[in-house]
Amino acid sequence: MTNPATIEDVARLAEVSIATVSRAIHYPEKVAKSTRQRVNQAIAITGYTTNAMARSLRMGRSNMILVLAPDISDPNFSSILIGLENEARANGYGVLIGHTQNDAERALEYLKFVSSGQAAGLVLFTGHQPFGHEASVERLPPAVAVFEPVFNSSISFVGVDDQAGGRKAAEHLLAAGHRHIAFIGDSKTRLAYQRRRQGYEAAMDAARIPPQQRTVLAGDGSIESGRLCVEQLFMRDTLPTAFMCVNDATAIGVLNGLTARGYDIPREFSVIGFDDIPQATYVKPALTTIRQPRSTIGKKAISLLLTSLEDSQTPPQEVLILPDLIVRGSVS
Amino acid sequence: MTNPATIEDVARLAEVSIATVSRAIHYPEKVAKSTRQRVNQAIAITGYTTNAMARSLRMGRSNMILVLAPDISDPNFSSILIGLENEARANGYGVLIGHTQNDAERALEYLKFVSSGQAAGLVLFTGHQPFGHEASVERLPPAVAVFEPVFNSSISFVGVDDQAGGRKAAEHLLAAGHRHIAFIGDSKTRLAYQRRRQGYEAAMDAARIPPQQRTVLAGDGSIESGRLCVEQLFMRDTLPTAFMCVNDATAIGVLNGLTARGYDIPREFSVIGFDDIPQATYVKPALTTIRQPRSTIGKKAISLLLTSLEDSQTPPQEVLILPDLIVRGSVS
DNA sequence: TTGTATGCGTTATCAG
DNA sequence: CTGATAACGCATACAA
Repeated sequence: MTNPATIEDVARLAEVSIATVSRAIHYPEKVAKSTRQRVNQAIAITGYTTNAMARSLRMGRSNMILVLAPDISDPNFSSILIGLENEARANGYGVLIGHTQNDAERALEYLKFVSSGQAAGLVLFTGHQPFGHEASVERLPPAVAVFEPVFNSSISFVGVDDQAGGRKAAEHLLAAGHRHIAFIGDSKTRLAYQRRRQGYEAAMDAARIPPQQRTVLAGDGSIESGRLCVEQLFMRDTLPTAFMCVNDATAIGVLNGLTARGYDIPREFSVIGFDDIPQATYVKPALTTIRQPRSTIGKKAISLLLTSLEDSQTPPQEVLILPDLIVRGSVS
Repeated sequence: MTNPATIEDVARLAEVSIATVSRAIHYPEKVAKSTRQRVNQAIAITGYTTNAMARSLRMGRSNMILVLAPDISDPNFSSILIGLENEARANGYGVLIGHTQNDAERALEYLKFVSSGQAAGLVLFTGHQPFGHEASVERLPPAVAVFEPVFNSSISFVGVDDQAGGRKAAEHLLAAGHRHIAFIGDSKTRLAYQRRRQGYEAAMDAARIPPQQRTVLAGDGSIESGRLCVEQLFMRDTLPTAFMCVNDATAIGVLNGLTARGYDIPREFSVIGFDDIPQATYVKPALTTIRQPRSTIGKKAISLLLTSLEDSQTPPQEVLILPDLIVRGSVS
């Protein structure tokens, strides 16, 4: 319960100045072997640990990276996070998570956290700027977005090539013989989803499926919205034979809706998702989907962030990773 | 991209001393109205924001709370977190998350983070001490554990009354007429699970079910372990008619195992879980379970932490909340 | 090789 | 009501 030892305690015990202690820690070769030993001993005795805050204040830079997430329960989040953490750790950085709950005010507080130097850089998991108003954008700390690009900004992005992935999904359905493929979960606001749809359209174009044979339903990426889309479709005359869903959650909703109506998947309908979240394995039938290379994304994001930390002149980049198709049981 | 404004910039612009600026911010009534206005104006112009790091260094206390989680993707985590965040925010604190991945070294780094003053207190989501070795335990910052008590320590705990919950679950099965109830997911290391089992035993005792009619299988709380337990049970002569699972994940595994063998739930077997995670609703049949009052837990945990922050003499407490039974479709 | 002194941005104490 | 100034714990330029 006593206060943590400071560098001064160590100095006193080792009978040297605090400068020497600091040097013994950061430049061991610049201090005589005998004094170095005394210092190390004193450190061991006192249990001294350098006060990260004071250090950051003095150096004007911390060794923490802040990850901003609107929703930590997003199944995509945790595995990307692990990729981030491992790479950060390998480079001497720690990772902190700020949960914004999609709330601008919270985001702003976290932003202050980093601009007051408590974190060196930012990883954004959200698809939008983390600021209430677009004020003070010029004071934005080094940042990189993952999973979903930041709309209309010059922030670097590391993620999956959504368009290529969308195309791959659609082509898989096409190759299975489907001609009438519905796109479920279209979004006006989420860039990643729009790109997936572009991939769908491109594949349909290439297969010479006329636009009037394409069905596109809007959604918000939730399980519930997938189920709802199925209901909507059953109000119509013509039904698709396959569902290409904007993400796995939507696909699970579609699966639920379909089986609730007594249909047998994949015999009567085919369904494909996107992301490959853990749940995709447990659902019945197991979901055929496009896999997010999550740990790769995390890794690349950190190394990108670190280089722009070293050299603030680095121009923003977009790193797109080609996703793989994971064939399971929901397509025939 | 210019450096953030400091208190000195504001002072210069308002033509006052930095002391006055600080006062105008923290004790507005102690400064003349006219100067106060000048200062506020200068603040607005410069976009000044007090540097949290310098402030914390000077004050020896920050307004951040660090939440340590071994596994972000734990479905129990996110909703407790929201409770924590809301209550913290209402009291002027921010919340940061440290993801330990159950790794002692990572935990240690986060611990340094708080002992260097970058966070005022700690919320533990894990069931064990967050230290490599139990060294320096006396220097432990104010902390409170949620969801799972910290084994063998004097850290305050806020969570569900696991024993009462376990008993409630068993009694529900008993009331449905079951006599042979298996307990799935026994654990030697996790205190919360042990308590749930004690509740089970208590209920069985009260119903005068002899110990030899009780079946207890070990598990680790995962979906997979639930499925495995079912396999094990089918190697035996006598089968239970009901499964009381240590948590929902295990229960879902049991459900999967049972339906994979072609059984109809709840007609042929009954299953009850514990936690009420979101997935419990989506599984078929929907899971009858014991609900964790998650946002209440979060709220109480923070207020407990804050009081022990004000007055470090507060003795450790154990706050146990009575959980409710949620009846859905997996018990008959 | 080591020590002294300064400053990072704040808050708080003490005079004026 | 306001201003100088010390201190928080550390790293480093400069002097010795």
